[in-house]
Amino acid sequence: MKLRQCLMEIFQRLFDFYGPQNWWPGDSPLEISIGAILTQNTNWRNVESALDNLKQRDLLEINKLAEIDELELARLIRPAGYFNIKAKRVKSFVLWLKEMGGFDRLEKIDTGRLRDMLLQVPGIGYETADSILLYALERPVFVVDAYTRRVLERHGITNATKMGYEHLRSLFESNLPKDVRLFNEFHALFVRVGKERCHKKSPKCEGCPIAGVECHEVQVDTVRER
DNA sequence: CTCCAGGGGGCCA
DNA sequence: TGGCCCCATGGA
Repeated sequence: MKLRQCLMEIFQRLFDFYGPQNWWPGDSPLEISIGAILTQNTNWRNVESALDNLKQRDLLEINKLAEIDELELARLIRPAGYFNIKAKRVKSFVLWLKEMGGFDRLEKIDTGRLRDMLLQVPGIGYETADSILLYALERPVFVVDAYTRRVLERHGITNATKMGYEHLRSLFESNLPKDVRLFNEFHALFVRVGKERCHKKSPKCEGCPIAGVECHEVQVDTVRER
């Protein structure tokens, strides 16, 4: 079946099986954004612990984070790991955000340009930028991560591990309706099913909701990025 | 004890 | 581009 039907089939099965994932955990665009930075290569549990430290001190505000001493910030986010480098990254992002005039001011900037700007901020790469765009700013951007690649690879849909980030992202964005709610749920479901690691428990991936989805493999040998 | 999480950047060929 | 290394905590 065609790729877009295949992707929707996968989404349907995942959603029917797991239900809504209610992403992103967080009460404000700022908390979501900071969480996106803190969770880089880090278990979410540890991130929550770090975010709690900031919440308890009422530091989840742009001006306070912009003013706080970097070493002090590093101490507070310690449980999230990589605390020195993440303190820098949080600082960079918040200072950029403040310079931009806050989240409200970002609304009038089109998604493509905003994405480019985010990618300029030190410590914000593709996945972090897209997580902020989708989950904090509610822009229709598909977030690709290691789970996405693993699941696609595992079920023989694409040779995703060899595809560049942008190519894989455009694969989803050009074959799905640009719907924030769909992208939100889809990525969260990829993470959910990716955590199951059904390939280790059962090589055939029995019990996996998307086992046996019929889809001709999308082969990409020469991947060109933009 | 080892392994690895909801990555990104710097360096080098 | 592609490979390698570094960053670091806490749970399994």
